[in-house]
Amino acid sequence: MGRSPCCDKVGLKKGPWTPEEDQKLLAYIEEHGHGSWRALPVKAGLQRCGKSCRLRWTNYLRPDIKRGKFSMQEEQTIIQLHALLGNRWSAIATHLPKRTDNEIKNYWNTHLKKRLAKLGIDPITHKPKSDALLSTDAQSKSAANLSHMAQWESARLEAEARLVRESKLRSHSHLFQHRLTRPPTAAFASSAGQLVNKTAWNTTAGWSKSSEVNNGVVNNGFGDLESPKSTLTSSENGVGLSSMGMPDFVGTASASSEIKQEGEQEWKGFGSSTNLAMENEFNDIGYAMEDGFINLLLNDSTDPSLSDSGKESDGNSGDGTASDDHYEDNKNYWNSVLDLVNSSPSDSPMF
DNA sequence: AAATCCTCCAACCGCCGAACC
DNA sequence: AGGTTCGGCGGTTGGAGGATT
Repeated sequence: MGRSPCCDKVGLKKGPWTPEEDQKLLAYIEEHGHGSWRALPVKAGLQRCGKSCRLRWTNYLRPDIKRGKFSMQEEQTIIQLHALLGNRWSAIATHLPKRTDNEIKNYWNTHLKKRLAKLGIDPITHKPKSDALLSTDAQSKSAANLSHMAQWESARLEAEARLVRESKLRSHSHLFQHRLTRPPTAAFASSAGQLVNKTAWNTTAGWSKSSEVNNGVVNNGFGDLESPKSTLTSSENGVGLSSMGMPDFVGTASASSEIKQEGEQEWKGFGSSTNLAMENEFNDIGYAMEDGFINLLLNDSTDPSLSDSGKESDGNSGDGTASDDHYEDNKNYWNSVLDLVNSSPSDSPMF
């Protein structure tokens, strides 16, 4: 189409964001919502292109972002979903509350991909690099089924991802409105109106989980907000989140629980008929593949990289006991990955 | 202590599809 | 119908910082 890059304009800044820029962006979005990203930088007084602002917001400043190490549960989810969806990071991200697609993508590229490769698993196909294990008819059929399911699931997740995005908009508009005593902006009000009925269930998957991991306390969303390049903690730069009134930026406890209740009901009823079919297919696939797959994963027990697949290495290898523990740990780890893949939709929060 | 290598991740780039005119 | 704008996505890069030599 020949559209010039949005950051080519003279005078627009590129590169790492400064705390001052972050503060401006946050303050503006808190006040007005993002509205048109294209127009935002001028209105917010930033020498950035809209795209850069959007990226900074969605990947870093957004209040509902969790930072830090990925849990094993999250790793398993990523591996499982990547097997189904491939590099559809945004779709995968919809199932990892508070994680951004960029973060998941980075984590995959820097950690998980290498780990799978070391184990002899092709990180693209999620199959053993040797074709030997897929030589039987049953396994070939399983692979075909998996591919078929991946396509189906991919389409569904894309739609789901769209709803989640809209739902987040709606949540923010709701919460902004809740916090501010004036009406929301036109853009936010519009999204909210459209989304009230159709997306509540999906928001909840994330919100309710976040409430759970925080032991019932609604996270203000800024507790983990740290950046090596642009830090917004009050101690370092004096921006003072609390002084900006940020703790209730995400919402009050009542607002969250309200959404949770309404969402949980709809979540339970979601996709019940298709999920039954999927459950059967997944079980078939799983039983056919599991033996060879697990064995392959575990045969590499001498590989030191295995030690970080389930836990950090303690350097205590070499004796028989440690080796057995090591084997068991990894067996449990990879079994749990397969359990996730094979688990029925009804008992997985993901399906 | 200095140089080099490696890892990680924030940010950029280019492309695509939807919406709009 | 065709062109343009915009938001979003996935791939890639570059620099900071840690590890190693």
